[in-house]
Amino acid sequence: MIDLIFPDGSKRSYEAGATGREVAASIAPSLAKRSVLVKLDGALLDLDRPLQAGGKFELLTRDAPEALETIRHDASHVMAEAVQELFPGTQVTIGPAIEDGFYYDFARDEPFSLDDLAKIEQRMKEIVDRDEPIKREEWDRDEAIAHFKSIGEAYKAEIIESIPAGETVTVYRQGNWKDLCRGPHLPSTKAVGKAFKLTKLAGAYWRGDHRNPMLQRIYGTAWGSEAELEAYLLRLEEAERRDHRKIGRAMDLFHMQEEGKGMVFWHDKGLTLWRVVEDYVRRRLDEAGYVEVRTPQVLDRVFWEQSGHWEKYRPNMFVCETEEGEELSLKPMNCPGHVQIFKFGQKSYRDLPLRMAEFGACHRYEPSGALHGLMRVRAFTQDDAHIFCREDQIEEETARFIELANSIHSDFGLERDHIALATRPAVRAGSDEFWDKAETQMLAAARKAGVEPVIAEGDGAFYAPKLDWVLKDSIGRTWTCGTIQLDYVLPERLDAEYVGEDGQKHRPVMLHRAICGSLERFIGVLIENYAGAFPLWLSPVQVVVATITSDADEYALKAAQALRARGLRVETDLRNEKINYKVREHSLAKVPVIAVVGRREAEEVKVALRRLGSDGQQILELAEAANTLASEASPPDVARRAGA
RNA sequence: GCCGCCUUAGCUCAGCCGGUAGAGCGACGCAUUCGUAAUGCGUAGGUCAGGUGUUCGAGUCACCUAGGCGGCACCA
Repeated sequence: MIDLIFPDGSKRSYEAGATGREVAASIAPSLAKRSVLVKLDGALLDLDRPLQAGGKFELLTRDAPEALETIRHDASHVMAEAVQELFPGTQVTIGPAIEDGFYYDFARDEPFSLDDLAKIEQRMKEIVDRDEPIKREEWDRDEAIAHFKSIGEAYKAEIIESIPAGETVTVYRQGNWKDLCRGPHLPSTKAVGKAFKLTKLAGAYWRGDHRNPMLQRIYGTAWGSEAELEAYLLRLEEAERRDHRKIGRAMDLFHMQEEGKGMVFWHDKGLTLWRVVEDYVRRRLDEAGYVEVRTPQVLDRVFWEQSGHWEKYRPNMFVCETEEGEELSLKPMNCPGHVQIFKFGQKSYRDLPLRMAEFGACHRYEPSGALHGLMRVRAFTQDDAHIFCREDQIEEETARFIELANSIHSDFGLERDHIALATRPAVRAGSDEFWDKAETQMLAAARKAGVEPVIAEGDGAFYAPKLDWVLKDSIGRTWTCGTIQLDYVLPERLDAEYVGEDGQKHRPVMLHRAICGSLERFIGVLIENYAGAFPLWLSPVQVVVATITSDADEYALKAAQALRARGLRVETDLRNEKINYKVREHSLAKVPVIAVVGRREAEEVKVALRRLGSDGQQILELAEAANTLASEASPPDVARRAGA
């Protein structure tokens, strides 16, 4: 007998081997009908899986949040069944549930077309209507290999071959179709429902390795209900509307062109935004005790050889040769340059921690397929800094940095989702003892700053573990911006030393850190976060002074000048157009404040302010408006200083 | 880099089975001087990404190249 503890706390005994469906039926036949999965001690099981042990027991209907992942996983199976029915000879590989949906990778010589997706979707709906029971079977591993080979499923056979010999494997069967799968699954294809949609076609390497053949991946999204599907599709549209490439063009912030792939032409308005961001970060660094430096764009390969980057990243560096036979590289990173400054002259323990910052322009030859608007470029500017410190200062410095980064992100209106601790990667420099120590130090530092990081196994840099900030934007998407990496390797390789209290030479530790990451990317994130409607302090154009009739032209110029004198970014619109037209145009251009002036305002030395997103107006004396707006437009740190 | 798709006026996009290029917005000109999300009329603007081929004839079909987009791989 086994004891099942129900969510209400009651306990009942059943024969070992009873299934979830039988348990449900013992309570109410309708429950057996509605249930699709069993949750036993937190693990999901098939409804018809015989229960061998007791525990905390729950029956899940398909509306349960926990069932969604299974719905998606089943949708991928239904898709695979549909594909193999429609396109005989196509091999299946793997098809998991992912965030918001699922995919399945197929091997087929002929490419799928967008038209095929509609056909597959149609067939999937038919399979759901067929209400095919989904049955779990246990197979002998070797028999499974032989079987899948015999039906031409080479990839499946290969997957099973990677399972240790002697183990049983599970196969799920629905109708005439079957797939090797760990499960669990819903009891029938009908339970998948029809709130799904195939969304895109893509290539994907077998087993995620670029040396393997490329498979065809079909992505889909699946939800518990039509309404959720609709809501999801709406979210996609919203994200598209915010695309920084579209907004960048519409707001005349920047452009890119084929002669400079992955490079940004910043237009004046975009550069204004850039300067606001850079100036703000610079003030925060000054305040936090950093010094700012600037190092050469092009350096001899010797530095990159010493740092180890030449060996690992040479194909991704922009290298040039001189007439005299030198081999130079555009800097892909700032670290070696900063170490040269550190090494210039003699450093003492009294100089530590030395926080050396640079808005460093770097170039990396990124693969063409990786480029993506401002988010992934070949020429970018890091808000980089290296903190040279003693080992006993690591925790304190890391904790201080965590606070600084948090404060800066929040000033930009970005919420923190979590901080990840990226641990040792498979290919790495340094001994296990070193990694044990470094990972422990990073974790301790994070905790000291009151942060419990989420462990990202194997995501560290080759020389160091790191903490990465994962931020959430206004529509819930996450972005990784900001990092701190603990490095014992580079100081050694580039021979950085300081004189300790004991008069001996010692190696400093380097903390590589960035808060925005690349300014290009960070600005891209800001554009998408605000959909171009920036808060006043960030807005490239803060105020447009718009006239109603040409009688107010002279006054409008004077008013604009008065606002500019207070540091505001002001444009004037004296065009011979109706005020309606001007209001519409500047509203669409996301200008935060429109100052309307007509004959009346000109006579009374006032302005009528209209703020983006509200249709009211506020009539103020010009001097008062200048005061109010100037104070509202203060960057957050400046405002805090003024308030203190 | 790999797989797939896309590329028509400054922008957004039509253009059927191959028959010789179209709209809206914008720009420019003229009229209009107007009180908070589009004033009217007019004008100009295109080697249909580039190349090769098929064809009596190519924006439309085929192939190649480039760029873009969506993924994959990569991301110090």
